Amino acid sequence: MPTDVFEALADPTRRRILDVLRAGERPVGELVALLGVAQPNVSKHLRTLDAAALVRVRVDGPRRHYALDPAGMRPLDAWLAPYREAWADRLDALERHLDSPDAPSTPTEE
Amino acid sequence: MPTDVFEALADPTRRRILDVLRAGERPVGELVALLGVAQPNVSKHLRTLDAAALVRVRVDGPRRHYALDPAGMRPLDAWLAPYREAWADRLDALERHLDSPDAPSTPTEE
DNA sequence: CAAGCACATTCCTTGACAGGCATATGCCGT
DNA sequence: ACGGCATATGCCTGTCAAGGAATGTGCTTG
Repeated sequence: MPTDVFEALADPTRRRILDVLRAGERPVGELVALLGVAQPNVSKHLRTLDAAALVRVRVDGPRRHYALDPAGMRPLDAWLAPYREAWADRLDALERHLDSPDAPSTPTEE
Repeated sequence: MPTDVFEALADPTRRRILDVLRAGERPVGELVALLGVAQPNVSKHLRTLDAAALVRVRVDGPRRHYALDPAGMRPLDAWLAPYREAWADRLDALERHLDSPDAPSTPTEE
């Protein structure tokens, strides 16, 4: 049952889990402590994230270390790409003809 | 009630609406026809998208033309940015390993 | 002012999901 | 094999969101 990435990211707790995992892999117990969420719930969220291919597991004895699988967000990024162009066009329509193939990392701040 | 962008994008119908709007602004009636969704539901989805600042309205007599507001996706893009870096690094490393005869670590589980 | 069009809002029902809780499963040391 | 730790799973409940149907609101034209 491969869960949709958008659906997986819709939940704030799951996004927090991913944000924590950005710093490196963690066993479930640490996530429970860091997030202040009950262990069964953390496990369930991890299951959803795994179904969306956003995390992967490394079994180490009785512990299970969960790590980020950033590649799982590529569908999201792919969907987002056309819109990113759209807003880039809006913001710098003046330099639309420039050769720069990629957008600057810090676009106009408002 | 400013709706969260992630929550707004979680619904497939709303993503379809946005995809249609990518081609240019549309009155509600056209969206109804193009999507095959009942008019009240389209209006409700548009309300949600508006609450998330993903669309904007141009009132023209009795019609209401909805247009994409791509800037509304910048929070999403900003949240995604760190992960994008992460997967770029990882895929790069993975590609290097793909040509190597031995695999030190096989992250993809079964 | 009445009627009609375009759209929004409300009510209702149904289904999905998160959280809390209890319990099952797997691994380890003794 | 037993007990204990780490994690997963199942059940229950409250909540919330989506879809359908009916109705309300605003603008327009006659």
